[in-house]
Parts: sequence; structure tokens; C-alpha cells
Amino acid sequence: MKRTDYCGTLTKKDAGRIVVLTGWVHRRRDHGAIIFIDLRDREGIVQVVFDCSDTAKVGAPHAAPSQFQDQSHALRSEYVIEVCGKIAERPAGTENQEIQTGEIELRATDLTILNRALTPPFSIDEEVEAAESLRLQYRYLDLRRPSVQEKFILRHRLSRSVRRFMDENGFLEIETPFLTKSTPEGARDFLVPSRQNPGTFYALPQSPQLFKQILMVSGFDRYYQIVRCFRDEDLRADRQPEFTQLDIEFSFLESTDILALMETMLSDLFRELKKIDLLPPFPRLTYQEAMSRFGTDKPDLRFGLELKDIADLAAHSPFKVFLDVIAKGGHIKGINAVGLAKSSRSEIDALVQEATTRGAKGLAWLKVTEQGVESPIAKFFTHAILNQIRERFSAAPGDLLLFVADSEKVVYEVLGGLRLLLGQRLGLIEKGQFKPLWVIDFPLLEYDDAEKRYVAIHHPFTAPRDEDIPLLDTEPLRVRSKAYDFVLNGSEVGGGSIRIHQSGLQSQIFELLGIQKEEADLKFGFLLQALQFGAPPHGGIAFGLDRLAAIITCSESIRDVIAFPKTQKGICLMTQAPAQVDSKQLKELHIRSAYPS
RNA sequence: GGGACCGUAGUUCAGCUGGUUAGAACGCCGGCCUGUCACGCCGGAAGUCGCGAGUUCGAAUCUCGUCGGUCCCGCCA
Repeated sequence: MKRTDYCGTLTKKDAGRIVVLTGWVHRRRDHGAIIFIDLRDREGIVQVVFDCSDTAKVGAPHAAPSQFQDQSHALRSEYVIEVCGKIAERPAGTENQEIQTGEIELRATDLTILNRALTPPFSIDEEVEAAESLRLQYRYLDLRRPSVQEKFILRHRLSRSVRRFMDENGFLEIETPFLTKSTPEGARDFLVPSRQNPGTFYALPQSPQLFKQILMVSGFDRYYQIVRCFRDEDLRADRQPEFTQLDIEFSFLESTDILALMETMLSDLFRELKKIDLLPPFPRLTYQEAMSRFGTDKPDLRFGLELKDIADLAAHSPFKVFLDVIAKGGHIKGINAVGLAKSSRSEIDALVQEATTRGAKGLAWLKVTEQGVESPIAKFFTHAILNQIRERFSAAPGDLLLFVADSEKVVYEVLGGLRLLLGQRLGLIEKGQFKPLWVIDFPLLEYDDAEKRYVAIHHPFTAPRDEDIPLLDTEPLRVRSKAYDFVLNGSEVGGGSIRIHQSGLQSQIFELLGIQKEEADLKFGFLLQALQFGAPPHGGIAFGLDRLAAIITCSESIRDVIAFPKTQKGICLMTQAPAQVDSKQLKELHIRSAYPS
């Protein structure tokens, strides 16, 4: 016998058919002479009825009635079974509206137990109740849960749609090596010792960055790949040591072209997968604007609470804290915590605490009430100025204004963080909402105080904007790049840039980054050389597919859309990787562990 | 490297101002039950209170350390 149908696909139309189903025992309801089993497979659940008196009449082909009864009685959760029987409409009044197949049931005439199962450590149920560590240890059981499978099915459809879109737009899927070379800059590499070349190491790619640029030099014109990337850094809810990128590179296009093409792809995806219209063009914010309005380069546009500058108003007060900051060229900005004027002193203290842990020296507050304002700093301001402050925040009675005066960096960090916190706390984030945007015109470089040198904000192959190239020699920090980030619901989901395709400019950037010519030649001489052999103007983008899948499936963590994720310590709770290896293996690799064992 | 939270039957949790034999629900095991669908009813088993040390006459409860999990900062071009 062979399976004829998936459980979840059966409907009234199948009534009368003799079918063979296979699956897992989801739940059993044993009434003695009649036993109900909910049988589950990937497509859903169907009720199977073992009516033992009925079987006695019909006569089971392979099992004597008593054996049939014994067998069905012995069924337990998660047993794997094969049942044969006739699909029938349920008796009037016993239909179950809750499930897809609730109008019919399988009247079993034959049962084979394909495998028994231990009692699972947690129930294979819709509601998440087991601790995540237990779910990860028994990931195969967790992955049986319909709500979990749904996420992976959606992720599959996401990849499939992406592949179709890329294909339709002339992109070629080309694989690049996993065993490659460690390059300076960027994240810590995972290293792989070479057995054949003692003392040398491959590195797992942080991204196929250099290879995809080389493929452009090769003339493939449009490349893409859904590819695993590896970064040996600490984990977060949205960061795993291995993750999947949709990696894209193209020749002879400007950034506006790729942004438009990607908008089409993304809006197609959301229409297909979520039946949601994300209409292009998406908002485009310059880095400067994103920072000054939201205090971050990845703003969550699902709610307002924008930052407002009050330095001009603060300048009219004798409040020394504000005046000092202004004198030092710092910023004074605020945010309207809508409706929080009713906050108690301790609730406000908690906000102050939040601000100071983010680096602020203090947090000034001002309650707007029916009577006027209430604030420790109100005495420093005239009525007229207070009114202007209220107007600037469109503050109504009942609102609480919060101010930070500090360096630009601190002000953005603190208020950007508070804005997110308040957005969540005030319930301003509506579920099922998707707010995409592009952030453009990133600075090319920033200064690393610790290393005392410039570092690339995006990566060292990012092209500066043409009109800013002269500033490379005079004011490098003012140079803007041709980089762009795709941000969705406050999460950095994609990023890319137009690359440098002239070796001269590339060398100049390396020099600025403090990478010596010898080092550059050693580490990525192959790229510099390739750029001299007719490299076309090119650029690209990469999307974090796990992050995109997590957002689309409304998941808290990318672990929910990765079949076998690792814990925050980088451990796989199912396999217990990483683990010690045989000393013989180490010897072959010319490796000795410095870790005391 | 740092901060915060969590760890008690198989599971989810209660118990925590120190004091009889550590409880509940679900699950599990046995029995009864012909229309249930989170079936119901009766009965039963089930615990190194993460681990170690300390304080105490006495620790699940207090203290310190440690292990594990989660969130965050640093880190992640």
C-alpha cells in the first residue's frame, strides 16, 4: 500500500474514496469501542475513526477485529502509522468547524503501526509553551509543530520567488567558494586549517564580496546567489554565526536603478507571500536625515515620535547645562513621550536610568498639563519659549517631553534608543505592519579612536560620490559614499553600494584606511589586479534572508526561521557542536590546542 | 569583556518575610466508556528544587561562586 493523499488536503469532495494515509498520531480520544485519532502530516490534520464494532461487520483485510481493536487502542502520541479506509462525511452535528478537514473523517479499516515513539518531552502543539532550549535540543520535534512548519514553508516560498524574480531579470546564479582567504577589515573570520599546506588556513566567507566583483570583471553582468555567510562575532536575536544572504551584483547600473529593481522585487514578494501592497518607490532618507529625525541609521517608520532640535530655543535660557553643550558644539534634542505626563516620579526616574545607561549624563523632562508645564527646568525658560517648545513637539496636555543635551553621538544614541523603547511601551507598533525605506548617502569613512585611523563604514570597496572625491584629501569624514541600506521595521535587512572599479582610486582608499600597499597586495592583490583588466562600473546589494524571513513571519528571532540555529554561546543544543576532536585529527592538520584540556 | 532576567515532577508554573511529608495543571501509566475533537470519569506513579560552597539548630527560600538559556552594550567593513 502506498499513501494516496496528505491528511490536510482532504475535503468533502473526497467522500466515498478509499484512501491510504500516513502520518503522526497528533491526539487520541479513546472511548473504548470507538477511538478517534487526529492524524497529522505536513499539510494538516484529519480525524481517523476506529469503530471496532463496524470493523467486525466489514471485516478488516489484514487484521482480525480483535487485533485491530488492540492495535488502535495501543496508539500513542507521535506514533507513525499508516491507515487505510473510506473517507466519509461526518454524521450531522459532529462536524468540527475549527479544522480544515472538519466536515469529513477517515473510517479506518486497516492500521499499520510503522513506528512507535517515546513520549515527547513537550507536546507537539500550536502554542509555544516549552522553553526554547528544550525546543532546540529536540529540534526535530519542535519542527513538527504546524506553526513552526508554516514558517519554513513561507521561507521556502520566499526563496523560490526570489529565484524566479532574479531569473526573469537576467541574473545568473553562480556559486563561490566557502574555503577562501581571510581578509582584513570586517568581522572575525572562521578559520579552517589546511592539511595539505601546513600552517596555512582558509577562512569561511563573511560574504562573497570579492568574488562577486570579480564575476563582474569576468563579464557575467548580473549575478546573484542565495548563499551562506559566516561571521565569528557574538550572537543576538537577529545574528547567527552562519546566516543566509541574497547576494546580488550587477554591471553598468547606477544605484537608483538597483534600488528601483529591488523595490519591484520586494513589493512582488510581499504581494505574493503576504498579500500586502508595499508600493514603490519606498521612502529614501539620507543618513543625515535619518539620524537627525530618528537618532538611528535604521529607523522604524511604523510610528512617529520624531526627534526635534531645540538648541535655538535653549540658547535663550540661562540654563548652564544647555549653554555649555551649545558652546561645545553639541546638540540639544527632545522627544515627545505622548500621554506620559501622568508618569510618577519613579517611572520618570526609570526613563532617566534608561538614558544614562545609554550614555547620557542626564535626561531633562517637562510635563505638559492643563495648567501649564511641570518641570525641574521650567524656571529657566520664559513663557514664550516654553510655548515654542510645546509647539515644536505638537505637545498637548498629558504629554511628557524628554530632552538630552550632549555630543551629537550621545544625543542620537540616547534618544534613538528611548524612541524605540517608547514606541513599544506606548503600543504604537501595530502588528502586521511593514514599513520599508532606503537610507542613502552614508559617510564613506569614520574615525576609529581606538585604532587611530579611518575605517570604512560600509566596506573598503565602496565608491565615494563623484562630487566628494576632492574631499578625500582635505576632509575625508565629509565624503559621502554610494552606499545604501534597506531598512524594514527598524531592522537593517539589506545593504550595498556602487563599487570602486578603478584601481587607482581603490589604492587611494586603501592608503586612507591605513592599509599599506604591501598588505593590500598580499590580502587582495587579485582584486586590485582584476580591476586593471577592464573592470566595468559595477555595484550590488545583499539582503539578510533570515532577517527578511523573520520579519515576514512576524518572528521574534531569526532562530525561528533557521532549522538548526545556535544558542547565544554559539552552541547547537541538538548536536552539541562545537566539540573536541580526536588528537589524531589535530595532528593531521598540524594543529595543537593551546587551551588547557 | 560588561549589564539585566531566568533555572522547582516529563512540561508549564506556584511555593521564596528560612521551619511538618515541596504543590497545581497538563502530560504519563492502569481501569471504565460507541460520536469525541484540549473527550469524560475513577485510580496511580512521578522531584539530586541546575551544580558547588557558605551562613544557620534548620536552606527550594539568604550569600558567594559556577554551569546553562534569553535580552542588551561592546563587537558585527
